Amino acid sequence: MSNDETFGQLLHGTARAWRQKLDRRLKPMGLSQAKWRTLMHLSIAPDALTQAEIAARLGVEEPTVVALLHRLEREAWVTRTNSPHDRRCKMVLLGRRAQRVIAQINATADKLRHELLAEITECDLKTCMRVLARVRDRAEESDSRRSATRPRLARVFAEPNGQTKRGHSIRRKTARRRAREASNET
Amino acid sequence: MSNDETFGQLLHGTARAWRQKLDRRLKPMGLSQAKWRTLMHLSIAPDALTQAEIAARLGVEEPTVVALLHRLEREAWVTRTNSPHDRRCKMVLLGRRAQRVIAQINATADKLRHELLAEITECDLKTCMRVLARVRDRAEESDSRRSATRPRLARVFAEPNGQTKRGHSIRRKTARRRAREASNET
DNA sequence: CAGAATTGGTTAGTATGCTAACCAATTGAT
DNA sequence: ATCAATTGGTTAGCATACTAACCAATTCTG
Repeated sequence: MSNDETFGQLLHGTARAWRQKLDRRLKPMGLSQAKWRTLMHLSIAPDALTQAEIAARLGVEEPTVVALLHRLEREAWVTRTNSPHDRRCKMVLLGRRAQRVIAQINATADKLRHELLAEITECDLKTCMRVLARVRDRAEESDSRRSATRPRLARVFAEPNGQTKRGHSIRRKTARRRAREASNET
Repeated sequence: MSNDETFGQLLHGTARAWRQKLDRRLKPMGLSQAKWRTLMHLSIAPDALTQAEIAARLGVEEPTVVALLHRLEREAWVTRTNSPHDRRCKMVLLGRRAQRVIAQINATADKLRHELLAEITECDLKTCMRVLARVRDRAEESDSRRSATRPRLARVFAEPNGQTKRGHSIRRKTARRRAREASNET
């Protein structure tokens, strides 16, 4: 009954408000937060990225990236080519159109961030970020002792398949961690 | 280049991790966060709610609520009846099934919250929530001087229509504010 | 090296969220 | 009392995210 009852609400509300505000600012440029984040990671990376790498950096699942890249490709923001080294991979490259406006869209996001955090003390901000990071890590803990059990179950139940789809919970963790390390973002 | 660059990222990541964790816990009961929040508001309210009231409490748009209630109704969590007082309205009532498990699902959400916030100091938590609230309020500011201009434009461009759909930006604000006041939630 | 496991990518189906546009009913202004 | 505006609800169409299931290619292991 104390005060922490609104924390989840507050967290989601703030995230949504932030996202929507950024989306509205980017809209005139034909972008959204998800698209902008993708382009930004591509522009930062020294080499072209594979879709799996993009997923890791964005912290989302691969099927999400597939759809996202479809949209980005349809609008000529990126191009996809097969990797010569690994025939499974597709390398994602920034299109010219994207290269031309990258600076502008990053500036938009920067500006928004500074606006939204303007009133906040350096100290309070640090505290807030520390709390958020801790909560996120807590929430990402496996919650199940057996990270190996799920794949096993999948195999058992999906005999027609025979595949076992890598343990997402594990992958995710790695992905997020990688993302967090490479993180110089929003 | 300082530290605030990751704030947006962190905010979204934390919100997503929280939502997913809760969804996984509620899944065995056939629920998700969006559904649970709806049921919770219904169970708290002294009377039945209209869809607009639900939207306000959840802080989402009405079309979102329409779809949400479709799913909840399909799964027998709620029923909808026409209001006798206002033939435009539909009153939303908790189904028996929901009434039976409300306590259980609220307990699940409570438990998760306490788990995720366990390590956090009372003081740090307060600071964090204060920061989030301020950022959210900042992000919800209109950003455009003319809350009347948009409807006008709509009318101009959409002659076949003739309607003008109430100014969402204004409504939203009211809704969120109401939601925040009534807020004894997650 | 052969078979098993893993990895990169995809599709299908679902859940949530949004905006734009619309109808029907109610309210408000003159 | 009537016409305009507002309000409650809906549909259509899109964006973003997920899981489950799958194929093809690569890597690992015995």
